[in-house]
Amino acid sequence: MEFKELDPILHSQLRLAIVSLLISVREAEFTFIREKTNATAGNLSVQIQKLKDAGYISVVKQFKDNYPQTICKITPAGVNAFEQYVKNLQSYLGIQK
Amino acid sequence: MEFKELDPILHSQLRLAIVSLLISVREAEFTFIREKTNATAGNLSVQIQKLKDAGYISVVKQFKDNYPQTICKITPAGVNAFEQYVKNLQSYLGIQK
DNA sequence: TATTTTGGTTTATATTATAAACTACTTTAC
DNA sequence: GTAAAGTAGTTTATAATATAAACCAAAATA
Repeated sequence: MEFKELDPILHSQLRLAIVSLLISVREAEFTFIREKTNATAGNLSVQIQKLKDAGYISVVKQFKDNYPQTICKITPAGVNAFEQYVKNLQSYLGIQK
Repeated sequence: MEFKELDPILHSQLRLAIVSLLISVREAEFTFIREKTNATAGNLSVQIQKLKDAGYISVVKQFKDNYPQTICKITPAGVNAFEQYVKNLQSYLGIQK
């Protein structure tokens, strides 16, 4: 079996964690993602923007209890990309066919 | 489950492919790895050096049929690192516990 | 009202990946 | 034998990525 290409958007520890998390919860706040991933706010901000630019997540900014709130959701494209990534990753992990 | 750290040495498409390949064959020439991974020679040279510096592979340079030949083998540390990487990766792939 | 906290973004820097250029030969064709 | 093309890489320069530090704006708290 040949080594499959790994989507560079997803082949990043933090972005993969974000997408993985959003697939399991469908929707999450910036601060929640920050806690779960232990990322710095700056890094998280940048990576969320990249995932949004790629169309893998949607981002809604609003106010809640007087504070700004950023909510992220996975998109269908994001789900597809993740599934494909996981599938392609198999070619590296010893699950040879 | 929390997201585990992913060894940055292995979390690189090309280096992961090299290590994955060396685990399945135990020993390989530079040119063979190049063919299997479709990497450029320059990139491969750099990444092999990094894996060697990390102690994950051993590299022997010799001559064969008048030509220089670079042979790579996985080390026990490399096998361990790969196994740990695969294990940690599970935390991102939806195999929640 | 000064200080700290919340919830981020922007910018600068360090790290990493990749490609292009180069080295040092060997082989083959003239 | 010498010019051209091929083999097997390394080095260097550049582009992309990740990370940290600094910053912003408003809210809460002392």
